[in-house]
Amino acid sequence: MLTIRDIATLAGVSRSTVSRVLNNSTSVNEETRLLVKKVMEEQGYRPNVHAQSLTNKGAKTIGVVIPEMLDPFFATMSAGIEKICQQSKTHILLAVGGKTAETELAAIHNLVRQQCDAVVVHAKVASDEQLVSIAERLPGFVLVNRYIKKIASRCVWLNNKEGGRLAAEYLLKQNKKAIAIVASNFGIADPQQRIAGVKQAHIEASVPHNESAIAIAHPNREGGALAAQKLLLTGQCFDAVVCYNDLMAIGVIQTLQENGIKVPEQVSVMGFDDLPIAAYCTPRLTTIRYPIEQMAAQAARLALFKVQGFKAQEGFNKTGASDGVQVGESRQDYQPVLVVRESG
Amino acid sequence: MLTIRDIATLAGVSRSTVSRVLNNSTSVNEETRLLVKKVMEEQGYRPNVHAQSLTNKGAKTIGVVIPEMLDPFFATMSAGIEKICQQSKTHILLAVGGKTAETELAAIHNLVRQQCDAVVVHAKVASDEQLVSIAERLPGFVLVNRYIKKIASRCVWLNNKEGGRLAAEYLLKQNKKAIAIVASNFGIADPQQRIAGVKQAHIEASVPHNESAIAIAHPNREGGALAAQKLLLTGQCFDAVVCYNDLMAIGVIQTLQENGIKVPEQVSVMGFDDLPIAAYCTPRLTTIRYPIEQMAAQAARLALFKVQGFKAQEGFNKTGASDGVQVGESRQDYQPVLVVRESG
DNA sequence: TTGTACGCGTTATCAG
DNA sequence: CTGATAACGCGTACAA
Repeated sequence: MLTIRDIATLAGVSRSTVSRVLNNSTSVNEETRLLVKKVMEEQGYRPNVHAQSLTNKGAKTIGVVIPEMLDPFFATMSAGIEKICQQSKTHILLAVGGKTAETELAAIHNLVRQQCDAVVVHAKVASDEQLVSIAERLPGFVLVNRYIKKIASRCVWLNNKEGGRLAAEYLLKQNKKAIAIVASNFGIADPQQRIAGVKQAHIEASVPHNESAIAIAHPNREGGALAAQKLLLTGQCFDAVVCYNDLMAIGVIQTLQENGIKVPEQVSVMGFDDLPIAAYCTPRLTTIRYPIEQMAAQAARLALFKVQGFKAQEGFNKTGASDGVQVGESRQDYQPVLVVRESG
Repeated sequence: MLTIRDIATLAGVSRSTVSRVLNNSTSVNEETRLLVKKVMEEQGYRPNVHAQSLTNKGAKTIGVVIPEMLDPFFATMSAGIEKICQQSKTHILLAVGGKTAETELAAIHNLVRQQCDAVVVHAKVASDEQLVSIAERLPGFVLVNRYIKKIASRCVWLNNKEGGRLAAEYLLKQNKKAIAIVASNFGIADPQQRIAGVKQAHIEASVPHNESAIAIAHPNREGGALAAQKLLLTGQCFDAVVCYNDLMAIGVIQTLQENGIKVPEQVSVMGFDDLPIAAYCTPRLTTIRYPIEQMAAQAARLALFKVQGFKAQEGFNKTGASDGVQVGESRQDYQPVLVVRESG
């Protein structure tokens, strides 16, 4: 790998001169500038980011932690972040958190080691305390899927309870009386909050709720199929199912249909997230929209902004320009929206 | 951000000692070792990867370039790479190539700057020449979606022509006589190769092929819907459609159904890729399996392996252990497989 | 306009 | 077993 010295030698100048043409810093003789540029071009020279970041106090890189790669929900989340990064010319370091708190925290710490001063995390298993202690040490640390009071200004979250409430309210209005729940085994509060919302809707409508009609599984299609089987096998009576996400809803529908149950005529099925797929599976999913792309974008903006502020405060902002990072209206709590289609 | 010096000072030792307990290199007095560990723990110290990689000649990081984030095909690809990385404790630096050759190449070059000695690329728009010239400078550069003769040992590719042939052959056997094609506007050879395969199947079956029944669009659901509309509007006659990928197939089916055309009774629709979604849309997709996850994994292994070999050759392999990177049977060309479901 | 010298955080070598 | 000291590749005051 070529270094700045190699270029300097080849061009017959000093390293500093090469550095100058690289950064357009102080004026360089046009002649030598062109010569150096030519050599760099010929040799395909690319400055070593690590060395640069060592003197610059960090390269422009944002770390992203998602629980897994294959879930389209997280792809959408990443896409939201990526959009912001393009604007602010920031690179993405993507890490997969995996299943245990240990791996999840390791992923975050690795990002820190990589000098990602901005980090956006969808934390599935880590505890609030663990995340708080990380946040205290990392100014640009932002959570995208939970609300932790102590670090509320570093959280972007969805009103999950309202989501559950919306779903159940809608179903009750459709005259559905026995709402089953298919929840996920994610180690986070989301499922519980949504269930609380479902209960609240029942209370508001003065309809009793059968608490035993609940099945828990992995938050994907297979999990949904499995959960539906459990529900059927345990002889639960239900005319509607509220699912943790769209993928589970699809699995539930599939299992129901395989058992000769018509959706939505006999049983309504509601998804959650409103992934693109919700609009083109059959029947098209009635679901609760989770604006994850916007939320992720906002989280990225927030993280970048916090870092910027921190560096300015520390006196690092020598480059002058504030790099166009804007947090906008800085709304950090998002509201879910009911999307009515065909499945319920 | 704390440095090794801070820890050294706090522990009352020299940085070398701290470095030693960090890397378990030479033996350190158990007492001081524990002390240093304690200080590191308390302070939440994380060694700066950039500084490490500066002395170590590169951190263990693999760069990945995909054209876009939202396509599940690329999520699957990333998942394949991620699996290998977990095994070899390598980090992933993900970059989105975007729409132009310029941005695509920029993405690769940034990865190089980040000292990713291993890079796996799905190149959508860059030219063969550009990629070859990069490959010549980057030992761990591997392409995952094309075959370029000059750098064949750095390519992992699918037999696209055979894929097209399989699709058409199957349809012809179903007694379909007029096969339309929905291709993508990807700037790569894939679509053309598959079309060539379709033609070959016609020749083999001695059936004439209507070359004008072809529509081109973006390789996603919207593109598929649009392409189908074009096909219908231009009054093409067809009883089968071969699509560039599953998403387009889903769009095509949707448009056909909206126009009162039954799938597969009146028109068969074939996808390509066999993404998970192909198995649970309605009708379930008959498609051609593109083993992208395995291919991506193989590409990652290959890239890591090439780097390893290069470094050994350069005399860098001081750590001794060969880190468990294995290329396995090193098959780099993959064969597509017909998957029959309901849409055709 | 250009070159010299030092520092960024870490590891490795060599004395002690 | 431990501590100086020299790299690693680059940016940048400072001097020339």
